[in-house]
Amino acid sequence: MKIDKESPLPAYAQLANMLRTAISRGEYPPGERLPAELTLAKSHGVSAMTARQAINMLEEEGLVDRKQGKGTYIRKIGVSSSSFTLDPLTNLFADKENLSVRIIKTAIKKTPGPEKEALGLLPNQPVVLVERVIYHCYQPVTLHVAYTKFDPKSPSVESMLDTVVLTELMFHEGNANFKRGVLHLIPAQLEKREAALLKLPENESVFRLEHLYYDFNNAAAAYGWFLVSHKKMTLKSKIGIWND
Amino acid sequence: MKIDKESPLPAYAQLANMLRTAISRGEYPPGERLPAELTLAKSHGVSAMTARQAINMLEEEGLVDRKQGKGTYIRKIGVSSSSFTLDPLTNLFADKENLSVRIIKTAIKKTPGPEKEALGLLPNQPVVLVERVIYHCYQPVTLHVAYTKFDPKSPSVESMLDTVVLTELMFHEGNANFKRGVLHLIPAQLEKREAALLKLPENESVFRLEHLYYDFNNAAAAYGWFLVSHKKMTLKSKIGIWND
DNA sequence: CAGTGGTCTAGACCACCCT
DNA sequence: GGGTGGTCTAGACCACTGG
Repeated sequence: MKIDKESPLPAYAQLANMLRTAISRGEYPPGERLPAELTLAKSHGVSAMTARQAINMLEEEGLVDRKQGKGTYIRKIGVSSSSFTLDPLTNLFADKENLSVRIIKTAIKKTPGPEKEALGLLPNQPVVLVERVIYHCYQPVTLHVAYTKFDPKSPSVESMLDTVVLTELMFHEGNANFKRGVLHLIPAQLEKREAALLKLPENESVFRLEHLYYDFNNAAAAYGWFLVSHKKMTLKSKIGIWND
Repeated sequence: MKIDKESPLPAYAQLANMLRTAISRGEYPPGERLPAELTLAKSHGVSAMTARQAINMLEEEGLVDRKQGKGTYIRKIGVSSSSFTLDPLTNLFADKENLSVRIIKTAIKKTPGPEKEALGLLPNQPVVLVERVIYHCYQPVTLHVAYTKFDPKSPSVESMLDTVVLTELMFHEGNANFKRGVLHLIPAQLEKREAALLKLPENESVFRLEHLYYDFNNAAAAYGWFLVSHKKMTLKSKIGIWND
């Protein structure tokens, strides 16, 4: 197995593949050390930086651990080093052709509630509330409840709802933008009303994805959550070697 | 703001910080293009590779998007590009001082069940079942149910339970090792018995973390799940710029 | 075509670890 | 001290994008 410098596949990727295969075959068992970067570079006829880049790939894949001054070690796998992405939801939102939205409720809410605290408001300050169901291929996918500050400078409530809360959060368009945000993933059960909107059984276990976004003034600007069935949003994480 | 070559902080990290701050101030708004790598390198007195490495950091943080031949663009944030890690659980398992385990049940199960399919067995082939509660500081954290093949070559059921299922999956020790695995995160509700074991209310919403691990022969070797309260395993994801 | 990111080299020096 | 990973340079050429 040699590195083909004519190949469209970069040298570092080829080397990474070779190492991955070797690990997968058990030639470098978990816990063992990989040859030094310089050794690998020389034995495969590439420069040190290139060998390093190959190992970078393996490191990003979670396959190896670097220890300065010691070496690069093959990681043992376990219930860790795994991460779950929201790609299923993202992909769904990206398929705009088959998306539709139904507004369930809009309101200016002046009574106290947990959203006031999240947005850094006093209990009696008004917030804009919008609830909507998002459909994909005419099937309900998620119920989105969102709160934003009621800002008199905004042209209208409607534009705020559309521009800030929906478009920005979900489709990466528009002018206003958020600087940062934090998401929480929580298991939950559907209440009767929610279940009806999503056409799911009452008490169904779902994900509740809470979001809190901040604007460029570092002020909390959008708080709310998505309720999604785990059947519409499978959270899967592969660890170890899968590319044989 | 200049790069201090005497600083213990690497030049690429300093440059990344400067760019991050500039983005955070709105000097490069979302959707806009960052200066070219060569431009940045020259204007900050570093080599192209170093500037590139700085931008690599921002890319890994999900702050920018590279487009070959076009440029590097500041990303707009939304309900995507975020990932949830199991660090809370991992950290807990790493604190061995305060951990204890109580075996609830062990058995050789010969009746059909979903675990047979997961492990690639016939409905009447025997599997080893072990259920245990893991405690941290004497508080129950998770109920772990795991199935493995009943392998007559193994020295004993007990060693298998201890070596393969528990130690390997959770604490990264021992000799046997898995090559790869897949995890599923699912919302669930506690049944009466489970709730009692975890000292939680019945019907509490929890995470069900399913695992299926494969050995180096590519055979499914360990199937099961952890039930964990979301209070013990907060899944949080920060997106955008947080390091001001 | 010029501008941009992507890959690659052949060195160099440093920080860390172990014996 | 010798081996290891971590950073850095000053070039080079390629692949892709857009006018």
